[in-house]
Amino acid sequence: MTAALNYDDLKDTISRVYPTLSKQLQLIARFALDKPNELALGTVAAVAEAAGVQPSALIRFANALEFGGFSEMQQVFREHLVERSASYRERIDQLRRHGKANNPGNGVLHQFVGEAVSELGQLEENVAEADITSAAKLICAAQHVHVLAQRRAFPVASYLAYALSQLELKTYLLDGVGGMLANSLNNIERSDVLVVASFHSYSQDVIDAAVAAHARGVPVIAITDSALSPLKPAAKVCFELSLGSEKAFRSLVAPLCLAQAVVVSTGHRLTEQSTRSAAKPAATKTTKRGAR
Amino acid sequence: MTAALNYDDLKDTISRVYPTLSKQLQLIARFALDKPNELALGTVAAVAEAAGVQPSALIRFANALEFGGFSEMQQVFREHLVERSASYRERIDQLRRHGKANNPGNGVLHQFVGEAVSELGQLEENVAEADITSAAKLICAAQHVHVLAQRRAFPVASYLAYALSQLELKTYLLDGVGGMLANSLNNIERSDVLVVASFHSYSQDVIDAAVAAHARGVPVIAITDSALSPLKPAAKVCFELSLGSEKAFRSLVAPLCLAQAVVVSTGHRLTEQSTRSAAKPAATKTTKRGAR
DNA sequence: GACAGGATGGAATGTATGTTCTATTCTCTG
DNA sequence: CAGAGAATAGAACATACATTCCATCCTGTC
Repeated sequence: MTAALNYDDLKDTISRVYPTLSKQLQLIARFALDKPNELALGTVAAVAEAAGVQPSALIRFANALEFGGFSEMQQVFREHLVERSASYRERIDQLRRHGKANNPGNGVLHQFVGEAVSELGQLEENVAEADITSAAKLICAAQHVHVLAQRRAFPVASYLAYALSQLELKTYLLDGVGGMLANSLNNIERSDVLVVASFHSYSQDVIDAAVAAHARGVPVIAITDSALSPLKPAAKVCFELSLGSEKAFRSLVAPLCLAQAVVVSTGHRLTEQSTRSAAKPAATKTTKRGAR
Repeated sequence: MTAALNYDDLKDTISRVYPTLSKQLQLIARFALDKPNELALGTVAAVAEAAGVQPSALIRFANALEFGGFSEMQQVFREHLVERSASYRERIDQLRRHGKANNPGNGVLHQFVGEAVSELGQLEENVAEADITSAAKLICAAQHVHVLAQRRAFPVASYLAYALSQLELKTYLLDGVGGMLANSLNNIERSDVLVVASFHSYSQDVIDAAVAAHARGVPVIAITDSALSPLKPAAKVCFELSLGSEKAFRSLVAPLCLAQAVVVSTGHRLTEQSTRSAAKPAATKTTKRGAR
């Protein structure tokens, strides 16, 4: 039998052989299960000191688990560290099994559903809830909401414009019909907010609009795809989705899910405000929530 | 000024100094933001190969960010990695314990990501790959593609119009600007195809358009949310997504994923056609439509 | 078109790291 | 208490590594 190749197997193996190990090796086993991160990142010397053993003992431990050496065992710990989206992986597998049952083989739909799920997992990893709260706060505080996006990102803008207007916010979709984009932009005031979305390659019009608005003191919320986006410097709140850049047709699933979260978060905030102001018109004891 | 000591600062620093970096160093910057895990775990040689640069360039990159060397910079990525995996695990545990209990404000994103994933699962169950193929076939055969949707479904239409036009198909988004919707509809011919999307409560304009087109012999592809949809009788291909109707804010994740599948399936079919027709008829080596 | 400045590729170098080996210590058994 | 066997500590070794350095190649300028 050869060594375990994933973390769960490794854990099983350790607990199985644990009783047969020597005292020192048991010490290491406990340490490994207790602080897998140190095992994943540390050098032999560092781990040895942290565990209170000799470096050679660690190699003996790895050999006892039928690894070729310490490094080989460490690889398993490292992979475990990287594999954060385990819960979504489960769901993908679930989808895969169901899909195989119903549909013949693997089709395009199945493929894109899988990709969409993993994009959503990345979305959740890369976006802080606090930013959503901040965005909602800005939108609530604004007199008017202006939404701008073009080409591939345009559906995001149209969704935001529709959904925010459903919240009875005064929302304007800057669609540039009739060449009125510049005029629309001039109408934005400092008491408003501008929501922009753009992905690589970025629309120059959208960049210009964001920069101009920022320069005039208008708060800008940006939905984009990288920390290197030209929108970032102009944005008060910037969502960086860092979509897998190698994909030919990147989908809008993640941005739209994010947009939905922002909208609903805004909705929550609005109702809170209205109930609060209805209950206590004066003497505001506003419990402002600290962003993170 | 000294180097950044946590990942967020590092990201900010990278995006700040990015414009001042050399071409090669910018390449590394993009790679670093795109795949931080590789930076965290890989050796200089491994990362260099993955990014397509020389090892020395990585050290130069680290120095440009005011680190003493590569290892020093790597430390930041590693700390980020353990931090993230820790917080991620916490969130999963939280989710497991609380079940569906979600506190408003904190966890909206998580909530919607979860819902989006389950919507995608339903999508895959409810939609047959064969329908996607049929839709793609219709679109390919059409002289012009017309896309119509309103209100909540409009983002689906705008996505389809954009993506199909990227395939160099003659696509028209019937947005009704200037009250020209009726005229646009009259322009549709039997050699064209009409793609409509509408969800409950259905837009009367869209229903009328679909019915009228169908009556005139125009093939109609419908994306809707129920087998009872008024669009169904008029549609040659009808995608019934049957979204969880109890949700207040149903998302567009599933329809957009479906739309993407249709688009890419169409793209595949187009390239097949063009290669086939290019191989058979005569010497014409015209590689039209680079559908990626 | 020639030159200067910087950026880049690739080999050389010194260090740090994983692994092995052996003397020593510990533990169990007769 | 003595002896055998295994486990351990610590040094020695060979390898892999990050880093540095220099020649070459671009790029922008006079």
